[in-house]
Amino acid sequence: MENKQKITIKDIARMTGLSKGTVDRVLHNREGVSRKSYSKVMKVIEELGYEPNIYASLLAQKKERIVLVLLPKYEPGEFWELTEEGITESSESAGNLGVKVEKVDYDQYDIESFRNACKKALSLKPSGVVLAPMFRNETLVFVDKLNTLGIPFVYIDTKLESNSYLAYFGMPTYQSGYLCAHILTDEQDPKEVAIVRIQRDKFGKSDPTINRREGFMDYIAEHFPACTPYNIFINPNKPEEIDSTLEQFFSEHPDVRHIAMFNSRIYLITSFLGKHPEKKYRVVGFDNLAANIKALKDGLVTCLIAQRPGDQAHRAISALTDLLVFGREPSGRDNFMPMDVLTRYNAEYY
Amino acid sequence: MENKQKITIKDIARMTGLSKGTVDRVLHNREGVSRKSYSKVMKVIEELGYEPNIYASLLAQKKERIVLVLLPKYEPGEFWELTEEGITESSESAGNLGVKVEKVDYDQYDIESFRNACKKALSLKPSGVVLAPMFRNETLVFVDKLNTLGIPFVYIDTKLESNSYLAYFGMPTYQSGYLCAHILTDEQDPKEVAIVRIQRDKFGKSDPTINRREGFMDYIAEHFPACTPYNIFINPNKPEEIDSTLEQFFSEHPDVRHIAMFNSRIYLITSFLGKHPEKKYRVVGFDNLAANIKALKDGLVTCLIAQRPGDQAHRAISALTDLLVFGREPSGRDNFMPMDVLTRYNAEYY
DNA sequence: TTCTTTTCCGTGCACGGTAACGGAAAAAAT
DNA sequence: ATTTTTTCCGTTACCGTGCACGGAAAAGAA
Repeated sequence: MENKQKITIKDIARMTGLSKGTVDRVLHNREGVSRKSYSKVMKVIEELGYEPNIYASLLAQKKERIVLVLLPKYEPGEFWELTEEGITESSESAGNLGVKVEKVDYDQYDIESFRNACKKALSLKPSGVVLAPMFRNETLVFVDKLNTLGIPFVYIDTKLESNSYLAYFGMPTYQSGYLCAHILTDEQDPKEVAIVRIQRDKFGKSDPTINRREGFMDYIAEHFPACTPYNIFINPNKPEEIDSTLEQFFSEHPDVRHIAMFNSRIYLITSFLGKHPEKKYRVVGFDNLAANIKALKDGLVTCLIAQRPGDQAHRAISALTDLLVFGREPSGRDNFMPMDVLTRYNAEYY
Repeated sequence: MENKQKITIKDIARMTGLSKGTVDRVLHNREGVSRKSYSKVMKVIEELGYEPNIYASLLAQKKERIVLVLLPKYEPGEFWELTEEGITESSESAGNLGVKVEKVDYDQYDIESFRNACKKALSLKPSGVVLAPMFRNETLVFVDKLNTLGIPFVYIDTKLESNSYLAYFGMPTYQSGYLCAHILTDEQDPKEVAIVRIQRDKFGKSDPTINRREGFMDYIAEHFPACTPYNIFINPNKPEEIDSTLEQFFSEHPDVRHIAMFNSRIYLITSFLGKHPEKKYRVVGFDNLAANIKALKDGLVTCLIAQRPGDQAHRAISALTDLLVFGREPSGRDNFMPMDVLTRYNAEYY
């Protein structure tokens, strides 16, 4: 199984009677090699199972490659901060392999800023790109350009159905909604459930919460056809209004005991929840933001479904460096990461 | 933040007026350097923030180090298979760093075989050891020997309270039992719960199920003081008896609806569960063995608490290679891995 | 002072691979 | 047959570190 001694270029040179220069040319498919020499070298390589020593290679090349990450700007404590943490972590290991990770951010509510970010990204001449697609059409334009430039890219969080991406790392969004409903109802039989939504979920944006809602609704329809789902809209920019909106809804619907929210901001309703401990609401939200974890531990939120954004970023970058440095294609294109179920008793270990 | 150009030994040599040989001696704390030269070099190193190029270093050293993993033998589908998968995976990345991973296994029910495994392990002259302690006393003897030899070691799965281990990667066992009870009862109010146990949980073995049981009992006592826990003992070697044992217990206790099991073998009771779908037992077990996952998907088991044995192994090996190759101490000694909550709707993504 | 020992340090090759340079051999053009 | 062009390939100088060898300088012994 194991070759006792790793075989080197010099060995191959000796065995074929050629020089290391020629062997190197064969290995890199460079021109200037006769058919005969080419096949002589290939034969030995296949028989002996040559594997290059990448460290020697890296050392000799001293080439710097750039992996470009295109991410939305965020406020501290927001979802994308978790992604960024993963990026920072993997920059180090990528750096060890001679790959530099550069970040370019944009305002996720401003198309123009996204366009600029794309332009800036291209100007850095990256060897690979990681991106979370927010604006559907603009993203398609951008990845098209990447394609013509031959730059591989990886989606995280959400993917578009263009067929040219190297890989995708994210949560199975429909399934996550389905799971959410399962956990929310815990196989009991609710007559009504409340879904809290953020107002501006609009325009041509690529948005995982849409699929989540679908999965959720399907579960409810399949298991509790008699159950009525209500939508409540809140405005994150006006926190003072949130409580009153919720108060009003729940005083009009006093029997609703189940609450779900499909974005990462379940923490927005904890103020309201804290005022009504006697109602024992069953509440399920998404993502392990610090504020959400706190709500979980305080017993205000029953459960969180989390998706390891850090891992997603990490694996996306790994996939690219693997390709760029080792020439290894990722083993699977669509990689769905686990959906972690967090309760107050296991949250601190995530 | 970033040094534009990485500084090299040659640079330091030039700047201090010394030769790279001397700089090298300083870097490795080798003898034969005068005070004056030593401090000159150190000064530059600290100011310029020199970081060695490990790949050049690895290339030059060409030294092979061995990380030895000591694991119980297992049948296909058992818990330790998951650990081994993680080991196989990380052998590759460790191999890239010039570290070879060797496995030595033993029969976890035979002390003598463990002793032999230890002997064999030492004979391989490892630079580091990973082990899951099963036999308490024998393990203490072994790690003592490792200590006197200056060989660092890492515990996985369980740890002993000796103070000399480099790191530990595992599940917080007590907490996992607590969580198990929480999920099993889902904050309702059971009058009775059944705990299924394996008979031979005996002799001086280090066993995570003991702590789990404790955590479980504490949760029950704290939340449902009126609840009665029953213990049922089954014998895994006589599968034909299991069903009848369970039948008998549950016919004597027809109101028991909650079942927990603290080892990885919840699949042993699926045959029984499958015969009584009308009872709608709530069943919580541990570990994502293939057989357990199947039971989950079949709706026989409500929930599994899983502990990523592969990750544990992976991180244990990483910790050792980091130390051996880069000289980096692990950031924390006791590393508790997340407890994953698996239901039928998220299990397939683990 | 002279000789020996110890301390300190520079030199140079090795590790495996890369890639530019230039020359020999083969093919094409004259 | 000679010249020009093209194809092919060997040589060589690195990349950043490690380490053995041997020599110079300093310290100690005579």
